[in-house]
Amino acid sequence: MEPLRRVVLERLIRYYRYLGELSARKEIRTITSAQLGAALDIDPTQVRKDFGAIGLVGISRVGYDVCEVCRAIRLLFGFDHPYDGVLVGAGHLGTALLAYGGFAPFGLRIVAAFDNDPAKVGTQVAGLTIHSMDALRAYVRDHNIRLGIVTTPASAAQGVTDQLVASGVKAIWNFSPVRLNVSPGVLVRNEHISLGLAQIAYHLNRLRIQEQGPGPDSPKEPCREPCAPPRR
Amino acid sequence: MEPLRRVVLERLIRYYRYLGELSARKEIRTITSAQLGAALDIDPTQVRKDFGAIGLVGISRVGYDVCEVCRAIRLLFGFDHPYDGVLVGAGHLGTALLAYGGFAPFGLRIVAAFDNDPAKVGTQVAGLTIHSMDALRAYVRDHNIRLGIVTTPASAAQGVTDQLVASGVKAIWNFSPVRLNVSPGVLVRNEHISLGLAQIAYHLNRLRIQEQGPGPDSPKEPCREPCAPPRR
DNA sequence: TAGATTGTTAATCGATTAACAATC
DNA sequence: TAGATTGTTAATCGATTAACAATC
Repeated sequence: MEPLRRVVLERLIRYYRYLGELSARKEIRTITSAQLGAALDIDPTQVRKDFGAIGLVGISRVGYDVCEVCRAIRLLFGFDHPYDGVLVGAGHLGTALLAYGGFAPFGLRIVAAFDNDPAKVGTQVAGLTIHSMDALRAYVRDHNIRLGIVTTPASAAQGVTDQLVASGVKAIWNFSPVRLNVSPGVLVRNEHISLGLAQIAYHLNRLRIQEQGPGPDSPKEPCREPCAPPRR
Repeated sequence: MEPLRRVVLERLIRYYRYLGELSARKEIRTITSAQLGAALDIDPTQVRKDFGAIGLVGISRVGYDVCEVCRAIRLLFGFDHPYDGVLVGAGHLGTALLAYGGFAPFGLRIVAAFDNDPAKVGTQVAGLTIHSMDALRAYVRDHNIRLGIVTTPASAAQGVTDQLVASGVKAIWNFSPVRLNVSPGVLVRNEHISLGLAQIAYHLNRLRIQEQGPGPDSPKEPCREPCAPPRR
């Protein structure tokens, strides 16, 4: 079967989150596409299409069974089938992820962490011992690790990824500012902070120009400065 | 002028990053849409359209002046006009962001951090003193702060956002797992980790089903369990 | 001149929204 | 029955890709 598009998956997760929150607040058995659409600013037709795409059927004049919607989404994403991941790079961001408690409902267990800093190896972070990089490959191979989380500096990211992929992970969650190359069939999900940062800069810059005019930039001068190598 | 679409902005940033890296490695004066497209897996026509949209003109048989491309993108995003932001919530993630050195090339200066934990107030993180929440509103008002970075727990996020917006920020960078309401004209950029997590879960679940079959889920049973309130 | 590349128009593709018959 | 809601087909919209004349 054709995999669902990313936009569809993202809407499904929004439905799931919303219904989870709603269920926590009050008991509800059914919801209509119109109600759900209004709450999430999504066209009701789109809601019905999305639900139809994952095999959900509603009831005329009643709507959809909330419990069945949630079950179908959990089943689709496999949230009830936990899988194991390892994290490489126990810096600030890595530590923040290790300390974050919200992964379990999505099926992810982070079972080990690795770092190349000898001072960190052997210490505990959020209940996990930091292992040496030397141990990474064997660990991934021997523990059926499906996911590698890359929170290293840019310079180390591709090398770490190569080790993870060679040892058998099926997906990479990339928090480093690098475009990673992996063998076909391995999923890379990027969390590049620069895209959000750029969107914000664009918005604020437009406001600034509205307020002050474009400023002293003189676009007619010959271009002297090389491209500054941007960090991300 | 109509603001550029998000997909266009994201491609522009990819061009910018790539040209920055390329310039750092070797001296290049021009690049063709075909070269850039091949490197980033983007259709050359799309590259030309994007460049045309920000006023860049190329030269037949030569391509585009790399320096001018970078200058136009810097100008568009205002990377040469630094702006100030404050961070609220100095937990692991907040600390990771404060310690990250890569914001300056995008124009962002984080100038203050706030937390409601009295044990943290007064301590230093990455060279910044953590302030009390009581000081937030006056600080934002008095220092022309344009951006609020929200790295609080979910429960505090909307309240913090309300304070930030009321005090005059023009954009919110939201790392909390909450959909924030803001007054019109204020940009909210969400970095919801659950979308990435869900995409990975979906991919791994499909692989699992290919390998093992769908497992013991019996979708024909009546739905008993309520929607588990998902965390994000 | 010949040929590579731009800039732009047309065609395609996919996603969203509107319309509406079927259903409970 | 009347009316609200689903499920689906048609229409619209926007984004991507193809085609090609203009240009250097």
